[in-house]
Amino acid sequence: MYRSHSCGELRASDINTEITLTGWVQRIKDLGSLNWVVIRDRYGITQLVFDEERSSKELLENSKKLGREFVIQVKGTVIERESKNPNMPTGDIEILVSELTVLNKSHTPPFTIEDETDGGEDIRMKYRYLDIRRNPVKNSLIFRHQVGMQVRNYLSNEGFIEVETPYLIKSTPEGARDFVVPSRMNEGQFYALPQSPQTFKQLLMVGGMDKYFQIVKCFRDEDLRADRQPEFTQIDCEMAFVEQEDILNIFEGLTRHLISEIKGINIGDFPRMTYDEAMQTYGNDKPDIRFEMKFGELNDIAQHKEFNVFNTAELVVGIAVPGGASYTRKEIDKLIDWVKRPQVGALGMVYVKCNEDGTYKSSVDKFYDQEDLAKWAKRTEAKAGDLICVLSGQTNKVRAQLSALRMELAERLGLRNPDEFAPLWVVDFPLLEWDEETERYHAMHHPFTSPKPEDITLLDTKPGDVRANAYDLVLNGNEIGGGSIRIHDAATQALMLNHLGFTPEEAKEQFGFLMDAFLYGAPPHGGIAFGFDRLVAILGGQETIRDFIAFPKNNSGRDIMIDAPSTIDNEQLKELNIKLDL
RNA sequence: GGUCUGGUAGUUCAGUUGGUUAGAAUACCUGCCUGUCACGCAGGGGGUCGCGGGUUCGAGUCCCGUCCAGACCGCCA
Repeated sequence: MYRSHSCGELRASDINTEITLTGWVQRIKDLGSLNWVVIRDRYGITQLVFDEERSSKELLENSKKLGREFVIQVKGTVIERESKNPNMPTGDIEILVSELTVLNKSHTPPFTIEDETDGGEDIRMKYRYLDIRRNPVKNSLIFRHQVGMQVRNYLSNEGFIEVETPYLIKSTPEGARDFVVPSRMNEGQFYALPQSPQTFKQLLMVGGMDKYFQIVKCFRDEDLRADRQPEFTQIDCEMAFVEQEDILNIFEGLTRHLISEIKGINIGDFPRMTYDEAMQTYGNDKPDIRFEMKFGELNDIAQHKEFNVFNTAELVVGIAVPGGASYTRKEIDKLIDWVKRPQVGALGMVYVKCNEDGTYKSSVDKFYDQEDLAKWAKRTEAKAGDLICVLSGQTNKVRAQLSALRMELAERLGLRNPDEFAPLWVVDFPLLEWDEETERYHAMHHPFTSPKPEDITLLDTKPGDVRANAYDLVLNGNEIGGGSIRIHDAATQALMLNHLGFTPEEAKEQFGFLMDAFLYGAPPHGGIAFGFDRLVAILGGQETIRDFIAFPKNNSGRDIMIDAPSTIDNEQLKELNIKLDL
């Protein structure tokens, strides 16, 4: 037996007990004739003591040869400390060591294994196994485990069955780029790794597995972000014999369960908003509703004067910045520079200071009088002391720009409190989205999403106006889940694929298996998928998902620790019949 | 594909207008200390200033290229 206890559990009540501990050396404090060594494991830290009188001289000397992160085993007696440390759980006791074994030595680690480490992102990723020894990372992984357990508990109690679906599947041209795996036994052919188990879960519904879920890896070969990895985990769910309302209820329940179990916060019914309303009010399909700053559209009260910038704009829209009237000219200029950065792309910004005395001072006083500005203030719900920021231009662009400004200002004003949870359902997404590049409509969600029956006649006339039975769950400005009621008959699926530009032959080749299945009694069904990494990060109060993933990839999709991806040798290439053309 | 920021000791960073021998903190090593726990004190070692080229009497500093890292835009059905 390597150990009788963990490093986190011994207390005053254990005094005089003979114990065996194992752990990593956290700290050595050598006072000459007395030496303290603190060891650490997953459960905590415990102080060991070596001294000439109570232990042997030889033991003391050996303890001085230890180094940081040596793995050791000690036998000894739990004794009361002469000077206790109330800041640590095991601070009342220490171990008087009678036997010391070095299980393994360690090089000096490249960064300090402390909560506040001196190591930067890069070096920590290269030595991730050392990083995981640190409390913040270790606790994040434990936290992820706990969220996963709660998900499984809840769904299992609701009668859901976890079913695994294959990772080696077929590449499809829709959606994100596929990661591709060559097949040795099938010359010249490739598997794709799933972007999601979408078609398989639908086939499970046809198979009668009417409540399915899976905590599952998905793969997308697209550029990374702080909250986006090429391989990520979804809570993938599907139900048969359900309408949209059933799905929203079940998964609102799951989310409420998680926030209550994990955070101890009880949240009432989630508000709902249509996609159109979200775009109009927040310029964004995943609005953060922890704070107001709603959009006020000003076209009717700003396009009647000689200000051509506004008069020629498709949309003139503003938001009120709480307390912004006190910004100096310099600060406002910086804000204008911020919206003019290429990432945001506004051409300029008009502002109105709402003075405490009820008057207005704007950058367009030459064109608008106090009465005009008062109307703008009313529309944007600006109060005395606020600053109204107004952008104008093409509707989609302006909304995106003002939305970016809204989020940036909220961040600066500290309105994005990580301890507050504001969920929101966004419903009635458009079915199709015009793609400038390919000059055709793309499925906004995916090609299996069902149109709203009442909109189906618009498919031929105004495809962009067709609404889908699709919904997103938004939490604090992040899309944490999205789903839809699916098409479950072959004819509608064929019609849909036709509208997406597939010839009947292409449709059959790509999705024939699904439409065939629909011919054998496919039940009405729908589902949702949650981004598990992102959900865990938000519940943990973080923006970046990397610390909630044991071995994440860097910005360029590389694993710095194992140095992947890498080239493969010619033998492997030959076996796969692959020739590189670099 | 693009925009921006950064790369200097093991690590995190500072480094002025281009000018003497490139600094600090921390980590590491040595010594002292019997109640430390961010201990303290004294001393020590440690640098291809990412890489390549250019300008200059002189480059960590300026210019060009390149590589790497991070944030964002595009992209992510």
